[in-house]
Amino acid sequence: MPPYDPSAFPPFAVTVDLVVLTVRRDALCALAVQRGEPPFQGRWALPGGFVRPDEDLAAAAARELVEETGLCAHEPDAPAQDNGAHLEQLATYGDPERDPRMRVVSVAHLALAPDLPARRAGGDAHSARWAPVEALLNQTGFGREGEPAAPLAFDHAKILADGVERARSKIEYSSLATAFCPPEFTVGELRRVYEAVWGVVLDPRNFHRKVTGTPGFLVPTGGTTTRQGGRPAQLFRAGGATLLNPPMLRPEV
Amino acid sequence: MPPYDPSAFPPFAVTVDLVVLTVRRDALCALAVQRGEPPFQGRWALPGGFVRPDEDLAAAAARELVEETGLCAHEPDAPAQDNGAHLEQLATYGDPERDPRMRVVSVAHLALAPDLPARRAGGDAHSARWAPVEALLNQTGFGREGEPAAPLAFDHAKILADGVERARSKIEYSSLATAFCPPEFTVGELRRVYEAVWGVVLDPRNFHRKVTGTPGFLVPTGGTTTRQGGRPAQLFRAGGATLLNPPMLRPEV
DNA sequence: GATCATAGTCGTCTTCCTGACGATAAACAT
DNA sequence: ATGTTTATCGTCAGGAAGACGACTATGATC
Repeated sequence: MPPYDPSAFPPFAVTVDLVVLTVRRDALCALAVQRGEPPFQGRWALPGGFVRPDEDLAAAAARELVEETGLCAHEPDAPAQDNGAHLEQLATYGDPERDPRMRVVSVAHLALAPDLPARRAGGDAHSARWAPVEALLNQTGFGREGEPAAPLAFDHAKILADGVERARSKIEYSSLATAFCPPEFTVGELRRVYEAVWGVVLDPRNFHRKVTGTPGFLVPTGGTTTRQGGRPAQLFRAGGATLLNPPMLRPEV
Repeated sequence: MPPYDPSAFPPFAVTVDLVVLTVRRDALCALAVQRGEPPFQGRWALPGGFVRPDEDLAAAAARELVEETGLCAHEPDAPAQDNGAHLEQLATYGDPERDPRMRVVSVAHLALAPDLPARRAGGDAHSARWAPVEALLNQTGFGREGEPAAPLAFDHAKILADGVERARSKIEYSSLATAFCPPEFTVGELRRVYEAVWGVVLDPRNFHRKVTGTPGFLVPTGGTTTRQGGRPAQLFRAGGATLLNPPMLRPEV
């Protein structure tokens, strides 16, 4: 272990990058911003920024999240009961070549948020937008106007893929899928979250039996809603349970 | 996003710290080193060191692992078939106060290794040693000579606890427990790994049925051994499967 | 107003997995 | 020979999940 000497270690920049996921129109979407300067000028990237001198990593991620979305963050252990988003550390990316300007180590964070009725309440309104993760990850095969036409900047495609995979696996064994839902939601809305994140179709009857039979997962509020059409559905809030045992099972292939 | 300017971002040091776990004498043990200089001089800590200017984070972790143990590392997706250890990124710790000297962001990695017949083959033979994680995490209640008598330096107790928890949960749904075993091992040896890591007692018959019935988990080598006493047991190697589905179930409480 | 489409909710049945535990097998120790 | 230890096979009951039938309560359409 080298002795302590401020000039003995190489200079690193430390940033946080955010994978902010939501479910919009039955598709898993991520927040992307358009870069205004080189490198990768004009390309889409994940939101992020430098960690400040006296700022914890989680605080930096929460600050960036507020700046980009107006959402305030939960810590990972707290159930997403109010309007805030779930925020957790994802992984750290430090390839020496990942930023052509200098050595940048980025601590990526994963945020899960409900689809915001009011978009980007605060912050500098630069060109941030939601895009389906399919479009962001497959630079081919998306023809809709305004969609990103090139791969994400830096190694952000890898970061996004890791974040999506984390979300996909974490909703299996935790109640985290409720972070994608508004404070009150129906079983069907929760099921559509699972279907969008996993990209599968689930049996409504078995899903209903499973989530209502798992203690602490859902708490009925007493109200009902018919916003999805059809027969009115019970409204629920997220219960106190964070770990689901036994877990939700993701269908094969 | 601030413009690029080398003087515009605060100086960070970036290190890697290692949680190296093994199973020795039916106990989960971690590698600890004794600090030779302040701060925390004389206290035990996790092995680690600075990331070099042109070194990837995983490469830095692998280098530290070789220096401390002589083990070479696998990437996370490769099954631990030869003598190398499993190595994966754990989490990043960047509290501004975590190192009193300066701002240090540490990317912790988790390594799982078989109990080494030959200890610390290479590297600087400073005072590195295995200690049961119970002793390292509970600064009270361990009276054996040579055991650490004070909490780990810095935030290393938190890092170690996170690493242990990662290992405990990951052997549930992956074949990672084989990383604690030598290249050839018996079902009973694998069971004792689970028992040591989880701190539980498992039914040998149900365990045997489970692991031999999971396709791709274990591959019989044809040999047998009697090194555990009793009836000779079949020898196995780790199979190609990395994810166990359905997972091993950790007994309640 | 009757009918239809849509979505939600309750049950049933079969299959698979697990935990509990009896029984047998093959080595070594005395 | 007998006991001890560890390994391995088998049986049985209970729980969870997939497949799917049936019924309910809305709004939309004719």
